[in-house]
Amino acid sequence: MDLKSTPARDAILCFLKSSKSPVDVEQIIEYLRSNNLNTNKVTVYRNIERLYKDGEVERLEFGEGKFRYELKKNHHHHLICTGCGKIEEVEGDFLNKMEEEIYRTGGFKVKNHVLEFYGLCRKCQIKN
Amino acid sequence: MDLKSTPARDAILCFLKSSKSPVDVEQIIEYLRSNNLNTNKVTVYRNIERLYKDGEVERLEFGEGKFRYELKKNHHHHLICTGCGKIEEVEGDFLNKMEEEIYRTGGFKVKNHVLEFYGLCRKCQIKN
DNA sequence: TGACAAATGCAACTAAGTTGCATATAATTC
DNA sequence: GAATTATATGCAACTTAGTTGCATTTGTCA
Repeated sequence: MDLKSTPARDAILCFLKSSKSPVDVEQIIEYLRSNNLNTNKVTVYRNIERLYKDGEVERLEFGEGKFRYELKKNHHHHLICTGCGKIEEVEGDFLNKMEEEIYRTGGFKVKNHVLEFYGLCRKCQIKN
Repeated sequence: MDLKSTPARDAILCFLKSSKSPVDVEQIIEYLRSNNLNTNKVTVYRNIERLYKDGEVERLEFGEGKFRYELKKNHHHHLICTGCGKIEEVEGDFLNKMEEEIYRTGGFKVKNHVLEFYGLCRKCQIKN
């Protein structure tokens, strides 16, 4: 027997699908509450952990001292606006060359990487 | 009156100088204890926070659910071995082009980025 | 419909980091 | 070298993020 379909798990996946930027556990709980699913935080932690380990969601850090999650999809990076906190996505992988060189020069075999950009979105540039 | 030179702060800086990879608060406290500086964790948190805000140290995350710190120096990235946990440094900034393109195509002005590589160091590749 | 693994809820816990407040200590000035 | 004062420290208590143990419930499958 494998992954079961339960109201909590379904709702979490549904929320992740509808979210435009990575969400934290608190946001998931809020979503469940607002949909009248009285869920315990432990359930959320266990579900998200399971989804993460099964490779269905991505676990991210943005210097907040907590994790954020998003559905796994095409490889991409994030643009985090330090003005308004908005998180956008950017595609593109410029790092193949760099990873090849790392292997060539030092023998370290890169399996994956974390690359996030911090700066100001267009709106926040205008504000200042 | 600005930053004071105190035994705790001096020792923390000394430890950071001698560390070859980013350290966490626990390691700093251990270091202080082993040097007979009976220090409170609050002191360590406040000192490291101050050093971080003053731009003297870098605050890093490696998916551990806590922060690590290192003295600020030349811009570089890290190679984190998921086998043994060893953290090496790599220099080089391949991202200028990418950041220019991000600005050109979407107007997002990148101020800084986080780029870390996860994989296997030479030794751990052999082990498996 | 019974069986059983998987999921949940609760309470209690850990780990990382923070806050308030009283005390101590560098550094500056006289 | 003592007085001053901003800065730093220590303690206790707290918060926030995440975990664990255990008893109960719920999907799923045969």
